Amino acid sequence: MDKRYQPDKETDIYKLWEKKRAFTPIVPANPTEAKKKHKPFTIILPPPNANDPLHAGHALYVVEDIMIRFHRMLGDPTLWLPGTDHAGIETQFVFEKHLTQKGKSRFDYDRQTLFQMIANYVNKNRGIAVKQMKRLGFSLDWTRERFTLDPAHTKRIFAVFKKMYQDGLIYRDEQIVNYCTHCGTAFSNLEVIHKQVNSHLWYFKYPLIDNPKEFIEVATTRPETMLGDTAVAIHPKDPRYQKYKGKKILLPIINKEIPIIFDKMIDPDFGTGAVKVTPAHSPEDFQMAKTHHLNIINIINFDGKFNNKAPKKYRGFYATQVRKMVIEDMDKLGFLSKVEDYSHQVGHCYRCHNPIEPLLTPQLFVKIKPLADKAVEAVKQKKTKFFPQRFQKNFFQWMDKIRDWPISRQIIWGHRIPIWYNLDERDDFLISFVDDNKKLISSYWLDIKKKYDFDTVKKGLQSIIAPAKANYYLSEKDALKHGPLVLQETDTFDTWFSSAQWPYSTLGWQADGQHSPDFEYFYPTTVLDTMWDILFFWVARMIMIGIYATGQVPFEIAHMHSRVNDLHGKKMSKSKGNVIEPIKIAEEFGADALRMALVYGVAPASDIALSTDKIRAQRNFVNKIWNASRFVNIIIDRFQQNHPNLLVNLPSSFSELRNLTKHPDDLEIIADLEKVIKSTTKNLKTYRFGQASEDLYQFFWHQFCDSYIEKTKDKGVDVIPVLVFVLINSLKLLHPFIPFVTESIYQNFKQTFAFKEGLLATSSWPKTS
RNA sequence: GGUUGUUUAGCUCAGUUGGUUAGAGCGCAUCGUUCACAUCGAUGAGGUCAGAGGUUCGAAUCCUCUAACAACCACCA
Repeated sequence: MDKRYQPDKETDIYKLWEKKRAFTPIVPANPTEAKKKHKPFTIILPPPNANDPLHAGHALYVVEDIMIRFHRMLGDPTLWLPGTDHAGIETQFVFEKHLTQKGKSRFDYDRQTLFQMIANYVNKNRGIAVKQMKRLGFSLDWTRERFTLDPAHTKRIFAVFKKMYQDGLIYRDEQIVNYCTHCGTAFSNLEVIHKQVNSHLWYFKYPLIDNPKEFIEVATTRPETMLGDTAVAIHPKDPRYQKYKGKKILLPIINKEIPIIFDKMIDPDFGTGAVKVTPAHSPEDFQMAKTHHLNIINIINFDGKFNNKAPKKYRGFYATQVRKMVIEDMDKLGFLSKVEDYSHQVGHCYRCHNPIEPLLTPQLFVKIKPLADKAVEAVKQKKTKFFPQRFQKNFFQWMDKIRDWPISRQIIWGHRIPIWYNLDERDDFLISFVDDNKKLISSYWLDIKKKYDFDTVKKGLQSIIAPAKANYYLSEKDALKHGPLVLQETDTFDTWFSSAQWPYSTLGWQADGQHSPDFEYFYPTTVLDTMWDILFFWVARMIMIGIYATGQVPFEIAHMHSRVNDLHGKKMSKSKGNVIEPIKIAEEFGADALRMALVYGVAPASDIALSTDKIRAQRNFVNKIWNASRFVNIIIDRFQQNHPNLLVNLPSSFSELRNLTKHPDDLEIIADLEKVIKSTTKNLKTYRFGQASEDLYQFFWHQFCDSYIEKTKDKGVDVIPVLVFVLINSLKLLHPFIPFVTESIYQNFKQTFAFKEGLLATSSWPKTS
């Protein structure tokens, strides 16, 4: 044995596990019956981005690996199913950056071509994450690896989409959505970050039609939207404005009559108590427009520029530019009465950090309330439990005020939504395509069809925006019944709509009920482990859709872990330069050291401060284990030199061992071992990995090495049975945490002892009695 | 505005159901390498457990309040 533990042997150990198929469970012939007798332990890996290397957060998969290895050793049928994520918008965003560097943009290509380009790019990088997960020792069953764009997965999410449609849970509607004009797509509320912004409150005077000398003052943070105002709103009980009931007002610049409306939504204490109403660019105003039947004028395009509904001089300018122009113009007209400093929350895109533009656009929604109700019920019935429990409260709170979920995204790297439109039915589809000269054409079908034939449009298609009222069909065949000119929706599903279905889809759920044996055996899965930041994005939605599709919760335990921070507890980021790359660490200190450092002394769901100091300390621990084993080896060698024909007998149980010795030192370490077996087993069952690792560290280093081994040094070879027994059992206890070094030592000892079990990874968990 | 979390040794953090002199790693000081490991061993310094009040025979741990910090949720112009 080497004097020091060499982590470079870790890859060979992993190959050994793979060769022996140590991580592939056997599914019995009758899974439904078999699982009643012995319940499998199942985790579906939260799929990492397929084309990105792992970051420190991913290294926390170690928590799942600990659970998996523990249950495998307990003898449970154990499955940890791996997969990778196409990571829709993230990946497209990165790819577009590459395009920009080449002086190109996504608008230079038709949809099909661009999709293929991204696919090629991802395929080139795929495998990095997989290789790295192996390097970190994760005992995933690679025979079951999945990808979120697998045709089988696509087929399943489409089937569920269709079922939802048939159940009336899917609708297309024109609503105010969070639109990022830079990313060119709509987002759900969760993808909007609210930032405190120091701005101003502008007070505008709108003159009354009856008496142009009389004004109503409105206060606004967004002056530019006044070009789309269609009313002024006041709280119905506001005494200051009672006299204006039924009156009309003049919208300056536009010079148009607009009504004064009264609505409870208005807070009389804000500004002047009178508020301008811009239905197309504010969710509240849109709401009011519906109740009061106001006009809705959309003045901002998807690219963020003002359109031809705005007066000529503002057209083609961005909101920030128009804001300046409007303020200046209102001031010149004498309608700007005052400006106050004002600090308020403004929604920003989580991706590119630009302000979100609330825009009126048709999107596809999921009616979420019926799904949420069932999910809440299931959690109340403890069918899914949260750990730590406090996250359950977060879950309930969010579910309580959940709103319908917009699931269409205006990006192309994802699952193209399976609905079709018929262009024979109407000509107000807004279509963008590249023509034969690679020129981008963007207009209504009404105009396009005069100059281009349908096939050219279809071939070069980039996007189609169907009016909210347009018919849509769930299959191309159905759409073709109404005429030959059929185009598929160009939007894709929100990545989370597909991820929400990951647990049952990866296990082979089938829409027709002919599920695979895997599904029958392993579903519902046991634990879902992830960081709390995607509790709503993912965990809640998996529960909702899982119950909807399969009638069962997707997992029994939602286990939340925390973020891996740097040594000062600060969030890692490339710009701060404090990023720790797990693979580099594994190469320098060994994967085991990194794994141990990630769980040692960490309380459930509390932030993790990771430092090279901490990793080094654990590397030393790994080396300590290695050297203790080396010592035991040396003692055994000595024994064998003197007794070449005698085999070392390894006691198989505590009682057998106790029959061999009555020495108080021996009895003490034996009792301590029993204690740590009990505590570790209990801690692992209750997800206290930090405590478990600390106890083991303490036991092995201080009780076993510092105390017991030191005492054995003046004794003869009689101590061998105790020494070996304690060592092997310690290796087993430590194996879920540090699988490489423990397996490596075990394989070394195999030459000395005739172990029944070929691999430590599939050996049995220590028993105390 | 609502919610949750954090506050323990110089640094980063443990401390499950309240129970003897409050723990670890790193760092620091002194000593020690023939005899598994200097990626080591021995010894030691260092904390009024954020503050105040309460419950209790007993509180870092339970309750109330206060302060600082952090995070999440939220269609207030």
